[in-house]
Amino acid sequence: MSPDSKRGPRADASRNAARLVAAAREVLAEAGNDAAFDVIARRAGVGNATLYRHFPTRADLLVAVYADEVAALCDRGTRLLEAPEPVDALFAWLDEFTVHVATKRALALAATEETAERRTALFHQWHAAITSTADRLVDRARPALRDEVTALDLLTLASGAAATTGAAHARRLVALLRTGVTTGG
Amino acid sequence: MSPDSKRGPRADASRNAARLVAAAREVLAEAGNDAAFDVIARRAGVGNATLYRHFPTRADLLVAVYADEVAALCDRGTRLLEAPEPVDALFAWLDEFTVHVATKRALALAATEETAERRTALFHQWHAAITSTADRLVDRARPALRDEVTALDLLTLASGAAATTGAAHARRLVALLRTGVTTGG
DNA sequence: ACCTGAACACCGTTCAAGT
DNA sequence: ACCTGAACACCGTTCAAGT
Repeated sequence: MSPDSKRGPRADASRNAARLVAAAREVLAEAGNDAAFDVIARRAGVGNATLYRHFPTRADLLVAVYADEVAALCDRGTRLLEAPEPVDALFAWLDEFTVHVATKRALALAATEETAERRTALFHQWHAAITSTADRLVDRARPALRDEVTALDLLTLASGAAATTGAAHARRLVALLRTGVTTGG
Repeated sequence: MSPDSKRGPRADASRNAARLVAAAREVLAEAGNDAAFDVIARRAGVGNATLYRHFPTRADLLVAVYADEVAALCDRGTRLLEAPEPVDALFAWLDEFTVHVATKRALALAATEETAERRTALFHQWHAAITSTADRLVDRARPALRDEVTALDLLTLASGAAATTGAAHARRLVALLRTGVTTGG
């Protein structure tokens, strides 16, 4: 075993990663979600190749930029597991999810664009957090849901609508889904 | 009035347009929906700027390439207006629409990407053909549909799912929508 | 082990010059 | 009126050289 093999990243490396994320957040807000990598790297004060190594794909960078927001969304889901009405809780969360996706349209599309091989650890982490939150909410609401409906179905319909149309219309569609997937009782 | 003002396009112009569409169809099939414009122009034997003038935006070119297929889809919708069961007819058409969108993912996304100003006559024609077909099918099925559901809602949910996930999953979701949006009777 | 920035390749877009 | 193809600009990606 070489002496360094179990150490974390070098100090400058992790500092650069943090700078890149901060710079990306700024630039994306200013110039839109398809801002050039060069601009972000320059803003962070690092070489462009450094950006590319830390975040090999655009989706990775977006995941990193929105990590806090995603964590908050998943926390909110966990708290909603304690809410009195399971179906209310599920759709309240789906509504928030829809708004989230609508403003991160680029990330949602990047997610479906990425060919399977190119998917990254960072990317998987993000995906797993969202799906596990949805799964738990759906499990709890299960008695009031139609049998065939899965958590993945709801996520796909909501994010598809959110990525395709505006936030307002997407939210309306999610509300419309609710009466569609719940059972009569 | 100048002598030419009411004539059609020059012979070489319309011949070039036809060649470009044919070349685009080939190249897109070979190299995927994001094939380079230069390649298509070279295949057609025309200058790249000629391609760009005939089809200012990528969506325009895709609309032209798939024009026949879209026409067939709308014809099918019109014929389904004669089918005995209005709801069956509507969802049979939505299913075909879903398959169509799933294989033309690039076009669906281009449609939502295009900023309003850049939308072209050709693009509008395409959009209008689809929505008017859906409208007529929904009108006929209206008595069996929940009041709040519009044709646009169904198109958005179906195309959102189709563009986001695979064709198979999207079709499942459309089938799932059916029991959601129809009334008990 | 990580960083740098220049170099490369690719592609959309425009434009002056042709017919 | 329409076409041509070269020129321009931009940007993702890679790589040899540094520390």
